[in-house]
Amino acid sequence: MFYKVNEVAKIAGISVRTLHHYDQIGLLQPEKLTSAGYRLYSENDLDRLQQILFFKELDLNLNEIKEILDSPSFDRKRALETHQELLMEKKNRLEAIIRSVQKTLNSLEGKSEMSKEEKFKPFDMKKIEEHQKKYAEETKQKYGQSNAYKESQQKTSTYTKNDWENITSQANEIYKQLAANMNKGPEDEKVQELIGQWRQHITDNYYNCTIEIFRGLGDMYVADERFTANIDQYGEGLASFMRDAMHHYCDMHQE
Amino acid sequence: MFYKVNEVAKIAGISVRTLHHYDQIGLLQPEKLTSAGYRLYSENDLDRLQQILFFKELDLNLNEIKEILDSPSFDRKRALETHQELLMEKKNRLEAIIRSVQKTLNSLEGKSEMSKEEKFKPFDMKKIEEHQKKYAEETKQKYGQSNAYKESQQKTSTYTKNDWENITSQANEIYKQLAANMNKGPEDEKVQELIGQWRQHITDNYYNCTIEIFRGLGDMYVADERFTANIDQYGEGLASFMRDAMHHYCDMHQE
DNA sequence: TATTGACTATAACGTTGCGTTATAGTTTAT
DNA sequence: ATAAACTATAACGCAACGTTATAGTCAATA
Repeated sequence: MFYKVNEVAKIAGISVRTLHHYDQIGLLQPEKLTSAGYRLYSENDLDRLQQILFFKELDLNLNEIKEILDSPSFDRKRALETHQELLMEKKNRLEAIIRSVQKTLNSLEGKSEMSKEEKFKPFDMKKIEEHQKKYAEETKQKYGQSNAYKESQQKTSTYTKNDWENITSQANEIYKQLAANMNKGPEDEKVQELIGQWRQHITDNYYNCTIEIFRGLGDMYVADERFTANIDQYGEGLASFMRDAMHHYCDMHQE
Repeated sequence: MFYKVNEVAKIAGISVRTLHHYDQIGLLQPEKLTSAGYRLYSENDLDRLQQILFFKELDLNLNEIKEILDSPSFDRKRALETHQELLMEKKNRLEAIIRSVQKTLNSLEGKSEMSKEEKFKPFDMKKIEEHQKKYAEETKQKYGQSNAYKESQQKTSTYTKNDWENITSQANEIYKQLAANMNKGPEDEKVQELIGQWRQHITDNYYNCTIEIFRGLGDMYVADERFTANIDQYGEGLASFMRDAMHHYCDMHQE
């Protein structure tokens, strides 16, 4: 069974011109032509078109799609699986944006104003990275060419934009909860739990955060104004509160 | 406090060139210029930029964004709420695609093959439109230059891509529910409710669907194979089931 | 059989949203 | 005062089609 351009266009919800274009650039050339030069698409062609549209949904450009589909090593199943994952990430990103809109709406309803930085957070994604990396660099100088630095380099170098949004929003959540619990004092159980999460967050995403490093990190939050300013966005005095809480945490977790 | 291009670019995660471009097309013109002609952006400008980026995330083009933001009737809060809804729909569409990929994966694993139409369903979004428009045209010929046609032209001409996604997914939902309730017979209460929703859907999105037109539409679902084939995708025999249900509905709503 | 209307083809310029030089003036740091 | 870093305008480049324009093809009808 073969289909003419218009039929294919309708089935797939695209324009005839698009099919012409794909033919022209060699992305999707119909299996047969009539004697008059009319394009005739086979089922296989439709399958390929489906793939193309999937990849397009991921914002790959036509050239990239062509390369992928034409690659002899192209494994359809594996591609679709990767695909699936990427789509999930896209969804996560969308959800992050939705939350951001929600926040803006809240702030418009007279609740706390968002800080400039916070407004752009879903679009941002490099700031925390930079801070953490700078700290890692300073760690290096303090402790020599430590593993922490190398690990950080390794870990962060492979992160995608979506990864950063994820990490950022996690960090955000922890900061906010800490800010909300400041009144209970740095040794409060809930606070200590959050501090534990914070250390885990760093370990998961940056480098193996040992007790010593963690203690040093707390100090730095107060000593280095770049950190202080950033952290205090979530609540006045949060940086020094975190330092205290982190110190207590380290005292409790000494071997 | 004012910011220079590079600062703004970094905060918002976009390029300087983009800011130049937005200035050029009048989408975002900085509040002040230095004597040397350097752009100086205010907090208000940053707010506007935030809006722009939000709308961009919805695939609105810069012109549309400009119109929305420049409209004196622009209500920021309402815009954001609409915004929020559109994002949700985009998410739904993504989820549909994810399910579709999942299905393809299943079929690759030897489970039941997907139908041609089913494969492309998530990408569609114009099909129903076309059918409805064609019907509107045929209505014109039957009833003379009826208002229905003109209304349809008017209504549909102003719809955006997102509107269509919206409308399509609504229609989809109704079809699916009808298909799920076919076993109860065309006169069942739930079915009749859905048929009412269907009429409302047409009235809301295409033209004022009177009882007579609605009855004719039911007939057409069976008489015209383009409709039949399309509708029966949702369930074998759905087209004629809908005709029966629509007839009953019209009988009950006769003045 | 001739014609008409719907569909097909190629060709080529138009459009959107910037990226990318190229060229030149400005500010800041040494 | 001289370089380094940043700013400006101008203008061409590019992807992925949309949009005419012009012409051939095919099926149905007069």
